[in-house]
Amino acid sequence: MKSKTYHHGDLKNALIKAGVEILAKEGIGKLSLRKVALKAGVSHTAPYSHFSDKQSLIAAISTEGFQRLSKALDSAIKSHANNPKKQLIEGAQAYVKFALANKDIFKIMFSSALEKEKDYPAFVEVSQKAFIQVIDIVRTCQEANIIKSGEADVLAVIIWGQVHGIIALAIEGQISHTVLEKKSLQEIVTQAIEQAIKS
Amino acid sequence: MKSKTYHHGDLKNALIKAGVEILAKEGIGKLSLRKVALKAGVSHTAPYSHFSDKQSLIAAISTEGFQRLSKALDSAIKSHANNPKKQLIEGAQAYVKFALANKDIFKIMFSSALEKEKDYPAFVEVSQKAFIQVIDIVRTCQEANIIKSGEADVLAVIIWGQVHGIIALAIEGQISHTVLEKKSLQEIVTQAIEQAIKS
DNA sequence: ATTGTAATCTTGACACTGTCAAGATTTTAA
DNA sequence: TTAAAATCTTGACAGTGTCAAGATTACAAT
Repeated sequence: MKSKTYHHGDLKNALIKAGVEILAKEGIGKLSLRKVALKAGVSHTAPYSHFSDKQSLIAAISTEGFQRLSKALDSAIKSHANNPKKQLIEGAQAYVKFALANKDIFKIMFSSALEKEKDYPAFVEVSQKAFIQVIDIVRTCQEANIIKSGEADVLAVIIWGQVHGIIALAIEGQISHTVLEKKSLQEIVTQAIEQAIKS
Repeated sequence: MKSKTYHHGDLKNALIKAGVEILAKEGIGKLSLRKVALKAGVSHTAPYSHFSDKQSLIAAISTEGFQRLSKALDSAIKSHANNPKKQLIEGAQAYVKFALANKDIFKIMFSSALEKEKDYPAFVEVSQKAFIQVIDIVRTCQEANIIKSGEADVLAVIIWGQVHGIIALAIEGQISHTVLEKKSLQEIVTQAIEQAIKS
């Protein structure tokens, strides 16, 4: 695979990939620049040629997370064109699925491991894109008279917040066992949306 | 206040307090055991007489956060006895207020800075207590016919998740400026609940 | 093609961190 | 009174993020 040249060739992506792997296998607490570098087969300061600091790498990983999430949302939207309600429900399901399948990436995306002092344009762009997708679904539902009309973005925050909150609580282990024995996360989220819709 | 005895007298609480202060002033990233010890005026390993490791101190800080939150909820509940709807709305407002006034404690309470391998009984107890308070409010609303009946705990997760999710997104800076210019967090949360109620 | 400049990567260093081990001091209980 | 337990200190170690200086390579301008 890798010819042992002095220059790696695609180190930046290799570092992100290594970071994602460490995140999945060992969790946020074990993610270090040095370990990422080691995994990519370079010296411990090589990452500094591509990332200004650890925050910057985290931003890149989060960005990739949002790209994947965005792609999942897009797929849900396109799979159910002309069926706004299904778009909404399946979009939410995609959100749940993504979070459960990528717990630590999901955490890092939202849990402000990223301190927002500096801004990371790519991150901001793709995370806003995800929000815009949600707004669009809501707007479509409004046009189809499935959701009450009004400010679509505020409504989107409310609905998105609901989905996000339930998942976040679940991932952090804050939802009691007894509840999760009755209903799966998927079911709870779906029920939440159904309630929100028929109002 | 402190006589300079060899034994501190109330070091455990002093460490928690110091931790909370650092959290408020410098954020999660700057919270270290050594700094907490320094602030309390003891050596860098003194905390190990009271906390098995850093996680354990974080657990204690989170626990205190839940105690405060729980107290705020309790106050909202008691201030509006015989008015379930107000209990629900004011409870949510208390939740918002607490989160905004203690952003970093709120983050640490939920953002799994606490890795859940070991369990922390005091933490589990008080965090569950908060959830029980929420369930009770929901149950009361059901009895007053303000919320549709059904499994109260599942409904509580849905409502709590909604409130929590909106706040979490806001605190992590994920809610776009344009939305927050139209409506404050308090208003958004209230609107969310009003919608949830009249279904 | 040559060469200078920029990009990439390495070695070495520093301060800071969590944590352990050994020992000092104080409190508590027998 | 004294033995044991609790509390606190000093000293050490490995792991971390990050900087500085220099080595190696790619690349663009001549």
